[in-house]
Amino acid sequence: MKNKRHSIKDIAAVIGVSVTTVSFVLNGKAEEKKISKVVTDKILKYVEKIKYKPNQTAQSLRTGKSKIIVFMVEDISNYFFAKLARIMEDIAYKKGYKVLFCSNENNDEKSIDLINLFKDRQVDGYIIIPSAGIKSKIEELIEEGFPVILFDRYFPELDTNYVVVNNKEASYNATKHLIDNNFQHIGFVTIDVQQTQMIDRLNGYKEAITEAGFNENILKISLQDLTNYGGENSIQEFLEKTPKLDALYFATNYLALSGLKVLNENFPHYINKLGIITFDDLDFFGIYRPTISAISQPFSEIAQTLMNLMLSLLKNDIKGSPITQIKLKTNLVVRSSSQKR
Amino acid sequence: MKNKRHSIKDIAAVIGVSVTTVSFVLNGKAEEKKISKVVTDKILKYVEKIKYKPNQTAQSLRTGKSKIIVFMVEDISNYFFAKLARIMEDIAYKKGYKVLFCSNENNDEKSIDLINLFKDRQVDGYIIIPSAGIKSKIEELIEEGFPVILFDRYFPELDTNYVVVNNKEASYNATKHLIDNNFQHIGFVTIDVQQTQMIDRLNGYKEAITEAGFNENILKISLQDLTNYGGENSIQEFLEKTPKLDALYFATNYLALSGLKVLNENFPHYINKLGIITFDDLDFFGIYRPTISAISQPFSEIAQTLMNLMLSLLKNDIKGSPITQIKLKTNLVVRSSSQKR
DNA sequence: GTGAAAGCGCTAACAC
DNA sequence: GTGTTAGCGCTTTCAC
Repeated sequence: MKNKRHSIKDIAAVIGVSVTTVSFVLNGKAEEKKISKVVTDKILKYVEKIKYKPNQTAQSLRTGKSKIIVFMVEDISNYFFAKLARIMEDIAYKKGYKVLFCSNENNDEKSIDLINLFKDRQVDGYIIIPSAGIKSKIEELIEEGFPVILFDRYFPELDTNYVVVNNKEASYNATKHLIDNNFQHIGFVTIDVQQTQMIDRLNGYKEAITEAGFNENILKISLQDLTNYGGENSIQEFLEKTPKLDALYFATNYLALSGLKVLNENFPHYINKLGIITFDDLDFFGIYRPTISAISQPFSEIAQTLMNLMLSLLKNDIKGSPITQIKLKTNLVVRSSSQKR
Repeated sequence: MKNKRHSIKDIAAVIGVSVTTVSFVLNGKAEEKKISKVVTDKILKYVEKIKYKPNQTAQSLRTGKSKIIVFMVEDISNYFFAKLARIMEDIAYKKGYKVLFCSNENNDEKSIDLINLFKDRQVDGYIIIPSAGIKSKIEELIEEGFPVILFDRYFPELDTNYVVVNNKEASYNATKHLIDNNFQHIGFVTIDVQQTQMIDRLNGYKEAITEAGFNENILKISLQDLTNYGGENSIQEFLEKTPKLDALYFATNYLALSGLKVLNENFPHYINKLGIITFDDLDFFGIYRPTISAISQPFSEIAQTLMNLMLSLLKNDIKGSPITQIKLKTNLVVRSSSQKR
């Protein structure tokens, strides 16, 4: 069973030609290099018969291309990222690329370590959710000529490829939706970070609130608190200190989950009165009672956009490619938690 | 900025020794090869200074080892698998390995395609959730000397390394738990497949039911129905046709989600009367009302066991390694849905 | 104690 | 039209 792998040399020997000829034929350069049809066919037929597969490692060493794309997110076990990963994987494999997934925990040091690691691995391209402090590392990658695409968030001062969603507009619309449904004291629960997507969500909220002439009620949960208690204690406190709230808008789905937990445990009477809406949809929100309204990010579209952009960067010479910055539309899924009371 | 990468040759030239010496030192063979302390130190210091990292591709080509481990699951966007992936990733990176995740959709053809692909990539080891028909492919891998670990399920007739949980025992205990809480007409909702883990879960249920002298009420959802409607229509029908049911036991968490959805939409009065329990815990189940009892698989332990086993297979010569078959304990998380009424 | 050199499998410039 | 050969960066045998 342990039939040794075929090499291009073996093939050449069997057919009675040189490795060059075989290589040319295999790389589709038969025409260009004017290899005779007879030889070409003979080689192709034999290759087919023995199911020859080139040794990728050797190809990589020789060409400097690894056919590997890195997909670096905060945490691959997060539903949103796992879902994207699944779709990107499929597209990549179809084009002969593999995707190496990794989690940076939104940590600069870990991000940089990982990127360094991948450079040794000759990774062809990078799709990255950048942590706050790796701007210069990203710049370095770009300067070195690697295809890089940021997503979910980006560095406004850095002219890079990125794919994001319309955070501000979506956030404005969600807030407006609550206002239109007669909610007046809308609390916004977010985390205390300077990431573009979170800033945009905050600004969308503020804009709608200001426009309506209402007051802002904002809870910014510290990262430390988020890590230790999932922010539950902060939310609890916020609810206690702001009893007039008649609606809550969560800036991410995990904040909404923490919020629901707190409401369940300590304010059970509140949960059906309060208007609730959240960024990032989950299947779960359609099953919960009340069903929870959410701003849904278009998984499939994001994944496809990222991958297609990466593949095109990889194909065309990177230096010639224009910077591409894409903002995709989210979708407001209205369920019962945000209905007029 | 584009400072070309250092090669072992450059180092040799700078230090004024041969590449052999450098290679020996870098591979920790200085002592063994009796390289002088002076030279060794000089090399190590320089290497440190320029932050030299060996070219992994070249190493792979030369040694035939890629430092890549494949982790093949049904669907990486599934919470359980994504969670495992996250933990395994960390362990692997610490040991200098990368993990290539991929989804086989529980499809034989896709599994085989992927395995073939990885063989060209010189992957070092395989951790696989096998789809039903790839027994011979797994055998082939093993015969060819690759470290292979199956998990979640296995082929009883095949003597391989595997890591699973105590499905039958856990299922028995969960059913017994319902019985002890005075539920008598317990429906078991599963899918119609011949996978060991599902068979064990079914048998655990059957054993507890028989022991109690009760009647079995089993719904086996066809794969087709699962794909098209998430099994919701089957569950609906099952509930309508078996009105005497006072409890439902779901064999997986996604079945439980479908079940909850059906209950919510069409039997809202039922949901607080019915005893509910499910295999595979989700955060969600702790937030739902009622909170849902579940059999929780030990993520962290599974991931660590898998990875440590793989690393030890990779270290020791595989032929010398004994077959390791591990059955881990699950944990019954009792919440309100299974309380005595 | 250290170095020369072969070779992993492939690509492609150059030679004929 | 096809072959010879250098070389990608590394490991390791053998020679001195």
